[in-house]
Amino acid sequence: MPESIAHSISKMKSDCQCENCVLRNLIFAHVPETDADVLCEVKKEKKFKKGEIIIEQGAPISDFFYIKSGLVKLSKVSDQKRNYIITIAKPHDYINLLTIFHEKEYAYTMTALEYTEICIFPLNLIIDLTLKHGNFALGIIKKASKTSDAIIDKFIKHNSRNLRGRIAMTLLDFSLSIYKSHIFELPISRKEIAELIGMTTENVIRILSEFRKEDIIKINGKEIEIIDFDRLKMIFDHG
Amino acid sequence: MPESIAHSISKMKSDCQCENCVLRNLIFAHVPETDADVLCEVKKEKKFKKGEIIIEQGAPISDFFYIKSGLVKLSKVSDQKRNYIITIAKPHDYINLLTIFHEKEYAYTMTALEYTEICIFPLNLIIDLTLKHGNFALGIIKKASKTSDAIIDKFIKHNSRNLRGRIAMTLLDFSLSIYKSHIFELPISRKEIAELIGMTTENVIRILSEFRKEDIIKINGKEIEIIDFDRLKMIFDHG
DNA sequence: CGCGGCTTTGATGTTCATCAAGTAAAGTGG
DNA sequence: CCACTTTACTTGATGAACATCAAAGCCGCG
Repeated sequence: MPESIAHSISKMKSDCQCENCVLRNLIFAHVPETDADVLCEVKKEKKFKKGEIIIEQGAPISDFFYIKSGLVKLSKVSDQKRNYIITIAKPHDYINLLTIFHEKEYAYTMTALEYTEICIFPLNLIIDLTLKHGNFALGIIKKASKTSDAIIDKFIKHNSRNLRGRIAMTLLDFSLSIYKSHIFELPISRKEIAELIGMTTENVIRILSEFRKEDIIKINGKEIEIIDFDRLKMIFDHG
Repeated sequence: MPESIAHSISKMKSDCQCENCVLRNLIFAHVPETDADVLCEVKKEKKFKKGEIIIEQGAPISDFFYIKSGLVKLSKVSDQKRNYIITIAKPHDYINLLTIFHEKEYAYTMTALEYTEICIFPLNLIIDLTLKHGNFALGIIKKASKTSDAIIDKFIKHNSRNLRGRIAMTLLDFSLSIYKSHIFELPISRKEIAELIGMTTENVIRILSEFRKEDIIKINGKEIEIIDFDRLKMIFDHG
Protein backbone atom coordinates (compact mmCIF):
# COMPACT_ATOMS: atom_id res chain seq x y z
CA MET A 1 0.00 0.00 0.00
CA PRO A 2 2.77 2.56 0.70
CA GLU A 3 3.97 2.37 -2.89
CA SER A 4 0.51 3.05 -4.27
CA ILE A 5 0.30 6.15 -2.11
CA ALA A 6 3.62 7.36 -3.36
CA HIS A 7 2.55 6.74 -6.91
CA SER A 8 -0.71 8.61 -6.53
CA ILE A 9 0.88 11.55 -4.84
CA SER A 10 3.33 11.98 -7.66
CA LYS A 11 0.42 12.15 -10.07
CA MET A 12 -1.83 14.44 -8.08
CA LYS A 13 -3.74 17.30 -9.60
CA SER A 14 -2.81 20.83 -8.75
CA ASP A 15 -6.08 21.59 -6.96
CA CYS A 16 -5.83 18.58 -4.65
CA GLN A 17 -2.40 19.22 -3.34
CA CYS A 18 -2.72 20.26 0.30
CA GLU A 19 -0.26 17.83 1.78
CA ASN A 20 -1.76 17.32 5.19
CA CYS A 21 -5.34 16.97 4.01
CA VAL A 22 -6.86 13.93 5.66
CA LEU A 23 -9.50 13.54 3.02
CA ARG A 24 -7.02 13.79 0.16
CA ASN A 25 -4.79 11.22 1.76
CA LEU A 26 -7.75 8.94 2.20
CA ILE A 27 -8.67 9.36 -1.45
CA PHE A 28 -5.21 8.84 -2.83
CA ALA A 29 -4.56 5.90 -0.59
CA HIS A 30 -7.67 3.99 -1.51
CA VAL A 31 -9.16 5.33 -4.73
CA PRO A 32 -7.68 4.57 -8.17
CA GLU A 33 -6.34 7.51 -10.12
CA THR A 34 -9.16 8.04 -12.57
CA ASP A 35 -11.79 8.34 -9.85
CA ALA A 36 -9.54 10.47 -7.71
CA ASP A 37 -8.96 12.79 -10.64
CA VAL A 38 -12.67 13.28 -11.18
CA LEU A 39 -13.08 14.16 -7.54
CA CYS A 40 -10.27 16.68 -7.67
CA GLU A 41 -11.69 18.26 -10.76
CA VAL A 42 -15.12 18.88 -9.28
CA LYS A 43 -13.77 20.04 -5.94
CA LYS A 44 -14.64 23.61 -5.07
CA GLU A 45 -12.92 25.76 -2.51
CA LYS A 46 -14.85 28.50 -0.80
CA LYS A 47 -13.63 31.14 1.62
CA PHE A 48 -15.72 32.55 4.44
CA LYS A 49 -15.19 35.61 6.56
CA LYS A 50 -15.61 35.61 10.34
CA GLY A 51 -19.31 35.40 11.12
CA GLU A 52 -20.42 34.21 7.69
CA ILE A 53 -22.86 31.36 7.51
CA ILE A 54 -21.58 28.39 5.53
CA ILE A 55 -24.78 26.45 5.47
CA GLU A 56 -28.07 26.83 7.26
CA GLN A 57 -29.97 24.23 9.26
CA GLY A 58 -32.77 22.85 7.08
CA ALA A 59 -31.13 23.48 3.70
CA PRO A 60 -31.28 20.46 1.38
CA ILE A 61 -28.17 18.34 1.53
CA SER A 62 -26.16 18.40 -1.66
CA ASP A 63 -22.51 18.66 -0.70
CA PHE A 64 -19.88 17.19 1.51
CA PHE A 65 -17.84 19.75 3.45
CA TYR A 66 -14.31 19.61 4.69
CA ILE A 67 -12.53 22.31 6.70
CA LYS A 68 -9.25 23.21 5.09
CA SER A 69 -8.46 25.99 7.53
CA GLY A 70 -10.28 28.06 10.11
CA LEU A 71 -12.85 27.31 12.77
CA VAL A 72 -16.52 26.45 12.34
CA LYS A 73 -19.37 26.55 14.80
CA LEU A 74 -22.09 23.88 14.47
CA SER A 75 -25.32 25.06 16.02
CA LYS A 76 -28.94 24.19 16.06
CA VAL A 77 -32.18 25.74 17.20
CA SER A 78 -33.70 23.28 19.65
CA ASP A 79 -37.39 22.41 19.59
CA GLN A 80 -37.68 24.87 22.47
CA LYS A 81 -36.55 27.78 20.24
CA ARG A 82 -33.27 27.89 22.18
CA ASN A 83 -30.01 28.06 20.27
CA TYR A 84 -27.51 25.34 21.05
CA ILE A 85 -23.90 25.03 19.88
CA ILE A 86 -23.13 21.37 19.29
CA THR A 87 -19.42 21.64 18.77
CA ILE A 88 -16.65 23.75 17.32
CA ALA A 89 -15.00 22.06 14.36
CA LYS A 90 -11.33 22.37 13.51
CA PRO A 91 -9.39 21.98 10.27
CA HIS A 92 -9.62 18.49 8.79
CA ASP A 93 -12.98 17.79 10.38
CA TYR A 94 -15.87 16.62 8.26
CA ILE A 95 -18.32 19.11 9.56
CA ASN A 96 -21.46 17.40 8.36
CA LEU A 97 -20.99 14.56 10.82
CA LEU A 98 -22.77 11.53 9.48
CA THR A 99 -26.11 13.21 9.14
CA ILE A 100 -25.54 13.62 5.44
CA PHE A 101 -25.71 9.88 4.89
CA HIS A 102 -29.22 9.43 6.17
CA GLU A 103 -30.96 12.79 6.09
CA LYS A 104 -32.33 15.05 3.39
CA GLU A 105 -31.55 18.31 5.14
CA TYR A 106 -28.57 19.66 7.03
CA ALA A 107 -29.23 19.23 10.73
CA TYR A 108 -26.98 22.04 11.90
CA THR A 109 -26.16 25.58 10.91
CA MET A 110 -22.45 26.02 10.23
CA THR A 111 -20.89 29.41 10.83
CA ALA A 112 -17.30 30.50 10.30
CA LEU A 113 -15.79 31.75 13.56
CA GLU A 114 -12.74 33.13 11.80
CA TYR A 115 -11.47 33.30 8.23
CA THR A 116 -12.20 29.79 7.02
CA GLU A 117 -11.53 27.82 3.85
CA ILE A 118 -13.93 25.00 3.05
CA CYS A 119 -13.50 22.27 0.45
CA ILE A 120 -16.76 21.23 -1.13
CA PHE A 121 -17.50 17.96 -2.94
CA PRO A 122 -20.81 16.88 -4.43
CA LEU A 123 -22.24 14.36 -2.00
CA ASN A 124 -23.24 11.84 -4.64
CA LEU A 125 -19.65 11.61 -5.79
CA ILE A 126 -18.50 10.86 -2.26
CA ILE A 127 -21.24 8.26 -1.94
CA ASP A 128 -20.17 6.77 -5.26
CA LEU A 129 -16.64 6.39 -3.97
CA THR A 130 -17.96 4.92 -0.73
CA LEU A 131 -19.83 2.32 -2.72
CA LYS A 132 -16.92 1.48 -4.96
CA HIS A 133 -13.98 1.55 -2.61
CA GLY A 134 -14.28 -0.20 0.71
CA ASN A 135 -11.18 1.25 2.30
CA PHE A 136 -12.34 4.73 1.49
CA ALA A 137 -15.73 3.95 3.06
CA LEU A 138 -14.09 2.62 6.18
CA GLY A 139 -11.88 5.68 6.42
CA ILE A 140 -14.88 7.98 6.24
CA ILE A 141 -16.71 5.95 8.86
CA LYS A 142 -13.77 6.00 11.25
CA LYS A 143 -13.19 9.71 11.03
CA ALA A 144 -16.82 10.76 11.18
CA SER A 145 -17.75 8.36 13.94
CA LYS A 146 -14.90 9.69 16.04
CA THR A 147 -16.45 13.13 15.75
CA SER A 148 -19.91 11.91 16.70
CA ASP A 149 -18.59 10.01 19.67
CA ALA A 150 -16.61 13.03 20.85
CA ILE A 151 -19.81 15.07 20.82
CA ILE A 152 -21.65 12.48 22.89
CA ASP A 153 -18.75 12.43 25.29
CA LYS A 154 -18.80 16.19 25.60
CA PHE A 155 -22.46 16.09 26.59
CA ILE A 156 -21.80 13.50 29.28
CA LYS A 157 -18.90 15.50 30.65
CA HIS A 158 -21.00 18.66 30.75
CA ASN A 159 -23.95 17.05 32.40
CA SER A 160 -21.95 15.75 35.31
CA ARG A 161 -20.37 19.10 36.09
CA ASN A 162 -21.43 22.35 37.69
CA LEU A 163 -21.03 25.66 35.92
CA ARG A 164 -17.52 26.37 37.17
CA GLY A 165 -16.46 22.91 36.01
CA ARG A 166 -17.95 23.49 32.58
CA ILE A 167 -16.28 26.85 32.12
CA ALA A 168 -12.97 25.33 33.21
CA MET A 169 -13.52 22.54 30.70
CA THR A 170 -14.20 25.02 27.91
CA LEU A 171 -11.12 27.11 28.67
CA LEU A 172 -8.91 24.01 28.87
CA ASP A 173 -10.37 22.79 25.61
CA PHE A 174 -9.58 26.02 23.77
CA SER A 175 -6.15 26.18 25.29
CA LEU A 176 -5.10 22.57 24.79
CA SER A 177 -7.03 21.27 21.78
CA ILE A 178 -7.49 24.31 19.59
CA TYR A 179 -4.89 26.99 20.21
CA LYS A 180 -2.23 24.91 21.97
CA SER A 181 -1.21 27.91 24.02
CA HIS A 182 -1.92 29.22 27.51
CA ILE A 183 -2.88 32.55 26.00
CA PHE A 184 -5.45 32.89 23.25
CA GLU A 185 -8.24 34.97 21.79
CA LEU A 186 -11.73 33.55 22.39
CA PRO A 187 -13.33 32.97 18.97
CA ILE A 188 -16.84 33.27 20.40
CA SER A 189 -18.82 35.70 22.51
CA ARG A 190 -19.85 35.13 26.12
CA LYS A 191 -23.34 34.46 24.84
CA GLU A 192 -22.01 31.74 22.56
CA ILE A 193 -20.05 30.12 25.37
CA ALA A 194 -23.34 29.97 27.21
CA GLU A 195 -24.95 28.28 24.22
CA LEU A 196 -22.07 25.84 23.99
CA ILE A 197 -22.33 24.59 27.55
CA GLY A 198 -25.98 25.18 28.30
CA MET A 199 -26.10 28.05 30.78
CA THR A 200 -26.91 31.76 30.81
CA THR A 201 -24.70 34.53 29.48
CA GLU A 202 -24.72 36.29 32.84
CA ASN A 203 -23.32 33.26 34.62
CA VAL A 204 -20.60 32.77 32.03
CA ILE A 205 -19.47 36.32 32.70
CA ARG A 206 -19.82 35.96 36.45
CA ILE A 207 -17.71 32.82 36.56
CA LEU A 208 -15.06 34.20 34.24
CA SER A 209 -14.86 37.18 36.64
CA GLU A 210 -14.57 34.82 39.60
CA PHE A 211 -11.69 33.03 37.90
CA ARG A 212 -10.04 36.39 37.28
CA LYS A 213 -10.47 37.45 40.91
CA GLU A 214 -9.06 34.12 42.03
CA ASP A 215 -5.99 34.72 39.84
CA ILE A 216 -6.66 31.66 37.71
CA ILE A 217 -6.94 33.60 34.46
CA LYS A 218 -6.36 37.06 33.08
CA ILE A 219 -9.05 38.61 30.89
CA ASN A 220 -8.69 41.36 28.36
CA GLY A 221 -11.84 41.44 26.28
CA LYS A 222 -11.79 38.25 24.30
CA GLU A 223 -8.19 37.53 25.17
CA ILE A 224 -7.74 34.92 27.88
CA GLU A 225 -4.51 33.99 29.58
CA ILE A 226 -4.47 30.95 31.80
CA ILE A 227 -2.21 31.67 34.75
CA ASP A 228 -2.93 28.82 37.12
CA PHE A 229 -3.35 25.69 35.01
CA ASP A 230 -3.38 23.37 38.01
CA ARG A 231 -6.26 25.10 39.73
CA LEU A 232 -8.23 25.21 36.48
CA LYS A 233 -7.62 21.51 36.06
CA MET A 234 -8.72 20.94 39.66
CA ILE A 235 -11.95 22.86 39.10
CA PHE A 236 -12.53 20.79 35.98
CA ASP A 237 -11.81 17.51 37.80
CA HIS A 238 -13.71 18.27 40.94
CA GLY A 239 -16.52 20.57 39.71
CA MET B 1 -31.54 -6.32 -7.62
CA PRO B 2 -34.96 -7.60 -6.45
CA GLU B 3 -34.38 -10.95 -8.13
CA SER B 4 -31.02 -11.39 -6.41
CA ILE B 5 -32.69 -10.80 -3.04
CA ALA B 6 -35.32 -13.39 -3.83
CA HIS B 7 -32.64 -15.80 -4.90
CA SER B 8 -30.58 -15.32 -1.76
CA ILE B 9 -33.55 -15.66 0.52
CA SER B 10 -34.49 -18.97 -1.02
CA LYS B 11 -30.99 -20.19 -0.30
CA MET B 12 -30.63 -18.82 3.18
CA LYS B 13 -29.16 -20.81 6.02
CA SER B 14 -31.37 -21.96 8.81
CA ASP B 15 -29.67 -19.73 11.38
CA CYS B 16 -30.08 -16.55 9.38
CA GLN B 17 -33.74 -16.75 8.76
CA CYS B 18 -35.40 -14.09 10.91
CA GLU B 19 -37.45 -12.38 8.27
CA ASN B 20 -37.57 -8.87 9.61
CA CYS B 21 -33.89 -8.68 10.54
CA VAL B 22 -32.50 -5.41 9.21
CA LEU B 23 -28.96 -6.71 9.21
CA ARG B 24 -29.87 -9.91 7.40
CA ASN B 25 -31.77 -7.99 4.76
CA LEU B 26 -28.80 -5.71 4.32
CA ILE B 27 -26.52 -8.68 3.92
CA PHE B 28 -28.70 -10.59 1.51
CA ALA B 29 -29.44 -7.51 -0.54
CA HIS B 30 -25.83 -6.50 -1.04
CA VAL B 31 -23.52 -9.40 -0.29
CA PRO B 32 -23.04 -12.32 -2.67
CA GLU B 33 -24.12 -15.73 -1.46
CA THR B 34 -20.77 -17.20 -0.56
CA ASP B 35 -19.85 -14.34 1.75
CA ALA B 36 -23.30 -14.22 3.23
CA ASP B 37 -23.14 -17.91 3.95
CA VAL B 38 -19.87 -17.53 5.83
CA LEU B 39 -21.39 -14.82 7.93
CA CYS B 40 -24.43 -16.91 8.75
CA GLU B 41 -22.26 -19.83 9.68
CA VAL B 42 -20.20 -17.91 12.22
CA LYS B 43 -23.15 -16.05 13.66
CA LYS B 44 -23.81 -16.79 17.30
CA GLU B 45 -27.01 -16.15 19.13
CA LYS B 46 -26.93 -15.47 22.84
CA LYS B 47 -29.77 -15.05 25.28
CA PHE B 48 -29.65 -12.78 28.30
CA LYS B 49 -31.90 -12.60 31.31
CA LYS B 50 -33.22 -9.32 32.70
CA GLY B 51 -30.37 -7.53 34.42
CA GLU B 52 -27.57 -9.52 32.83
CA ILE B 53 -24.60 -7.63 31.48
CA ILE B 54 -24.00 -8.23 27.78
CA ILE B 55 -20.68 -6.46 27.57
CA GLU B 56 -18.79 -4.23 29.95
CA GLN B 57 -17.32 -0.79 29.27
CA GLY B 58 -13.60 -1.19 28.67
CA ALA B 59 -13.66 -4.75 27.37
CA PRO B 60 -11.65 -5.21 24.17
CA ILE B 61 -13.77 -4.96 21.05
CA SER B 62 -14.07 -8.21 19.17
CA ASP B 63 -17.68 -8.57 18.09
CA PHE B 64 -20.47 -6.76 16.39
CA PHE B 65 -23.80 -6.95 18.25
CA TYR B 66 -27.31 -6.83 16.94
CA ILE B 67 -30.48 -6.93 19.06
CA LYS B 68 -32.81 -9.64 17.83
CA SER B 69 -35.35 -9.14 20.59
CA GLY B 70 -35.54 -7.45 23.95
CA LEU B 71 -34.32 -4.13 25.32
CA VAL B 72 -30.78 -3.04 26.11
CA LYS B 73 -29.48 -0.24 28.26
CA LEU B 74 -26.27 1.52 27.15
CA SER B 75 -24.54 3.15 30.07
CA LYS B 76 -21.23 4.63 30.98
CA VAL B 77 -19.42 5.73 34.09
CA SER B 78 -18.50 9.37 33.52
CA ASP B 79 -15.09 10.76 34.42
CA GLN B 80 -16.78 12.07 37.54
CA LYS B 81 -17.60 8.53 38.74
CA ARG B 82 -21.29 9.16 37.99
CA ASN B 83 -23.27 6.60 36.05
CA TYR B 84 -24.99 7.81 32.93
CA ILE B 85 -27.45 5.99 30.70
CA ILE B 86 -26.82 7.02 27.10
CA THR B 87 -29.82 5.42 25.49
CA ILE B 88 -32.11 2.42 25.53
CA ALA B 89 -31.73 0.30 22.43
CA LYS B 90 -34.54 -1.60 20.77
CA PRO B 91 -34.66 -4.67 18.53
CA HIS B 92 -32.82 -4.20 15.25
CA ASP B 93 -30.48 -1.59 16.67
CA TYR B 94 -26.74 -2.00 16.31
CA ILE B 95 -25.94 -1.40 19.90
CA ASN B 96 -22.25 -0.71 19.49
CA LEU B 97 -22.94 2.56 17.72
CA LEU B 98 -19.98 3.40 15.54
CA THR B 99 -17.47 3.26 18.31
CA ILE B 100 -16.42 -0.20 17.21
CA PHE B 101 -14.98 1.17 14.00
CA HIS B 102 -12.43 3.44 15.60
CA GLU B 103 -11.86 2.27 19.16
CA LYS B 104 -10.14 -0.68 20.77
CA GLU B 105 -12.50 -0.98 23.73
CA TYR B 106 -16.25 -0.88 24.11
CA ALA B 107 -17.21 2.60 25.25
CA TYR B 108 -20.44 1.61 26.97
CA THR B 109 -21.70 -1.12 29.23
CA MET B 110 -24.66 -2.93 27.72
CA THR B 111 -27.22 -4.48 30.04
CA ALA B 112 -30.34 -6.45 29.18
CA LEU B 113 -33.43 -4.75 30.61
CA GLU B 114 -35.62 -7.74 29.84
CA TYR B 115 -35.16 -11.15 28.26
CA THR B 116 -33.01 -10.30 25.26
CA GLU B 117 -31.61 -12.20 22.30
CA ILE B 118 -28.44 -10.87 20.75
CA CYS B 119 -26.86 -11.87 17.44
CA ILE B 120 -23.10 -11.78 17.53
CA PHE B 121 -20.75 -11.52 14.56
CA PRO B 122 -16.95 -11.32 14.63
CA LEU B 123 -16.12 -7.70 13.97
CA ASN B 124 -13.39 -8.42 11.45
CA LEU B 125 -15.87 -10.28 9.27
CA ILE B 126 -18.22 -7.31 9.29
CA ILE B 127 -15.30 -5.03 8.44
CA ASP B 128 -14.32 -7.40 5.64
CA LEU B 129 -17.78 -7.13 4.17
CA THR B 130 -17.70 -3.38 4.58
CA LEU B 131 -14.49 -3.27 2.60
CA LYS B 132 -15.73 -5.58 -0.12
CA HIS B 133 -19.31 -4.48 -0.61
CA GLY B 134 -20.03 -0.78 -0.87
CA ASN B 135 -23.78 -1.01 -0.53
CA PHE B 136 -23.40 -3.00 2.63
CA ALA B 137 -21.01 -0.36 3.99
CA LEU B 138 -23.41 2.42 3.16
CA GLY B 139 -26.26 0.54 4.81
CA ILE B 140 -24.27 0.16 8.01
CA ILE B 141 -23.33 3.82 7.97
CA LYS B 142 -26.89 4.95 7.47
CA LYS B 143 -28.31 2.84 10.25
CA ALA B 144 -25.59 3.51 12.78
CA SER B 145 -25.36 7.22 12.09
CA LYS B 146 -29.08 7.53 12.61
CA THR B 147 -28.61 6.10 16.09
CA SER B 148 -25.74 8.44 16.92
CA ASP B 149 -27.65 11.46 15.69
CA ALA B 150 -30.69 10.45 17.71
CA ILE B 151 -28.55 10.36 20.84
CA ILE B 152 -27.17 13.83 20.18
CA ASP B 153 -30.70 15.04 19.61
CA LYS B 154 -31.84 13.52 22.89
CA PHE B 155 -29.15 15.42 24.75
CA ILE B 156 -30.16 18.72 23.19
CA LYS B 157 -33.80 18.10 24.00
CA HIS B 158 -32.95 17.27 27.61
CA ASN B 159 -30.71 20.21 28.12
CA SER B 160 -33.34 22.72 27.10
CA ARG B 161 -35.96 21.34 29.46
CA ASN B 162 -36.70 21.44 33.17
CA LEU B 163 -37.20 18.25 35.16
CA ARG B 164 -40.93 17.99 34.58
CA GLY B 165 -40.35 18.38 30.85
CA ARG B 166 -37.71 15.66 30.87
CA ILE B 167 -39.89 13.20 32.77
CA ALA B 168 -42.74 13.93 30.36
CA MET B 169 -40.36 13.31 27.48
CA THR B 170 -39.27 10.00 28.94
CA LEU B 171 -42.81 8.77 29.53
CA LEU B 172 -43.89 9.81 26.04
CA ASP B 173 -40.86 8.07 24.61
CA PHE B 174 -41.62 4.79 26.34
CA SER B 175 -45.26 5.02 25.42
CA LEU B 176 -44.91 6.04 21.79
CA SER B 177 -41.56 4.67 20.60
CA ILE B 178 -41.07 1.53 22.62
CA TYR B 179 -44.31 0.06 23.88
CA LYS B 180 -46.75 1.77 21.53
CA SER B 181 -49.38 1.77 24.24
CA HIS B 182 -50.69 4.27 26.78
CA ILE B 183 -50.16 1.68 29.49
CA PHE B 184 -46.86 -0.07 30.04
CA GLU B 185 -44.42 -1.50 32.55
CA LEU B 186 -41.34 0.65 33.12
CA PRO B 187 -38.30 -1.48 32.24
CA ILE B 188 -36.03 0.54 34.52
CA SER B 189 -35.98 1.68 38.12
CA ARG B 190 -36.53 5.24 39.30
CA LYS B 191 -32.81 5.46 39.89
CA GLU B 192 -32.15 4.49 36.27
CA ILE B 193 -34.62 7.05 34.97
CA ALA B 194 -32.60 9.58 36.93
CA GLU B 195 -29.42 8.35 35.26
CA LEU B 196 -31.07 8.52 31.87
CA ILE B 197 -32.08 12.15 32.10
CA GLY B 198 -29.49 13.52 34.49
CA MET B 199 -31.30 14.24 37.72
CA THR B 200 -31.67 12.72 41.20
CA THR B 201 -33.74 9.67 42.06
CA GLU B 202 -35.72 11.64 44.65
CA ASN B 203 -36.84 14.17 42.10
CA VAL B 204 -37.86 11.50 39.60
CA ILE B 205 -40.14 10.05 42.26
CA ARG B 206 -41.38 13.46 43.33
CA ILE B 207 -42.34 14.46 39.82
CA LEU B 208 -43.97 11.14 39.03
CA SER B 209 -46.03 11.64 42.19
CA GLU B 210 -46.92 15.15 41.07
CA PHE B 211 -48.11 13.81 37.74
CA ARG B 212 -50.17 11.24 39.58
CA LYS B 213 -51.74 13.86 41.85
CA GLU B 214 -52.48 16.01 38.81
CA ASP B 215 -54.30 13.05 37.20
CA ILE B 216 -51.92 12.93 34.27
CA ILE B 217 -50.78 9.36 34.94
CA LYS B 218 -51.65 6.39 37.11
CA ILE B 219 -48.84 4.58 38.89
CA ASN B 220 -48.80 1.06 40.20
CA GLY B 221 -45.24 0.15 41.01
CA LYS B 222 -43.48 0.00 37.69
CA GLU B 223 -46.72 0.08 35.73
CA ILE B 224 -47.54 3.46 34.25
CA GLU B 225 -50.78 4.43 32.57
CA ILE B 226 -50.93 7.72 30.76
CA ILE B 227 -54.38 9.22 31.29
CA ASP B 228 -53.99 12.75 30.02
CA PHE B 229 -51.81 12.60 26.92
CA ASP B 230 -52.45 16.21 25.99
CA ARG B 231 -51.25 17.61 29.30
CA LEU B 232 -48.18 15.41 29.21
CA LYS B 233 -47.46 16.66 25.70
CA MET B 234 -47.97 20.22 26.92
CA ILE B 235 -45.52 19.73 29.78
CA PHE B 236 -43.06 18.29 27.28
CA ASP B 237 -43.54 21.17 24.85
CA HIS B 238 -43.53 23.94 27.39
CA GLY B 239 -41.24 22.60 30.13
C1' DC C 1 -24.17 60.67 16.92
C1' DG C 2 -27.22 57.39 18.36
C1' DC C 3 -28.85 52.75 18.12
C1' DG C 4 -28.50 47.91 19.01
C1' DG C 5 -25.89 44.24 20.52
C1' DC C 6 -22.42 42.73 23.82
C1' DT C 7 -20.73 42.98 28.52
C1' DT C 8 -20.90 43.53 33.43
C1' DT C 9 -22.72 43.61 38.28
C1' DG C 10 -26.28 43.27 41.75
C1' DA C 11 -30.68 41.75 43.73
C1' DT C 12 -34.22 38.33 43.84
C1' DG C 13 -36.63 34.09 43.41
C1' DT C 14 -37.10 29.37 41.55
C1' DT C 15 -35.46 25.08 40.69
C1' DC C 16 -33.18 21.46 42.02
C1' DA C 17 -29.71 18.56 44.90
C1' DT C 18 -28.78 17.09 49.33
C1' DC C 19 -29.82 15.31 53.76
C1' DA C 20 -32.74 12.70 56.70
C1' DA C 21 -35.90 9.19 57.94
C1' DG C 22 -39.19 5.87 57.18
C1' DT C 23 -41.83 2.20 54.46
C1' DA C 24 -42.15 -1.34 51.15
C1' DA C 25 -40.21 -4.93 48.31
C1' DA C 26 -36.85 -8.21 47.00
C1' DG C 27 -33.11 -11.17 47.68
C1' DT C 28 -30.23 -14.39 50.85
C1' DG C 29 -28.94 -17.89 53.90
C1' DG C 30 -30.11 -21.03 57.58
C1' DC D 1 -40.29 -20.71 54.89
C1' DC D 2 -38.91 -17.25 57.96
C1' DA D 3 -35.58 -13.91 59.96
C1' DC D 4 -32.27 -10.93 58.02
C1' DT D 5 -30.14 -7.80 54.93
C1' DT D 6 -30.10 -5.13 51.28
C1' DT D 7 -32.03 -2.45 47.69
C1' DA D 8 -35.83 0.27 45.89
C1' DC D 9 -39.18 3.62 46.84
C1' DT D 10 -41.32 7.68 49.08
C1' DT D 11 -41.99 12.24 51.51
C1' DG D 12 -40.44 16.33 53.85
C1' DA D 13 -37.21 20.00 55.14
C1' DT D 14 -33.28 22.80 53.99
C1' DG D 15 -29.89 25.15 51.49
C1' DA D 16 -27.09 25.79 47.35
C1' DA D 17 -26.82 26.51 42.62
C1' DC D 18 -28.54 28.70 39.01
C1' DA D 19 -31.96 31.55 36.07
C1' DT D 20 -34.26 35.68 35.73
C1' DC D 21 -34.89 40.52 36.09
C1' DA D 22 -33.06 45.06 36.18
C1' DA D 23 -29.85 48.76 35.22
C1' DA D 24 -25.91 50.73 33.47
C1' DG D 25 -21.49 51.14 30.72
C1' DC D 26 -19.26 49.90 26.54
C1' DC D 27 -18.15 49.46 22.03
C1' DG D 28 -18.74 49.10 16.79
C1' DC D 29 -21.34 50.46 13.00
C1' DG D 30 -24.38 52.80 9.90
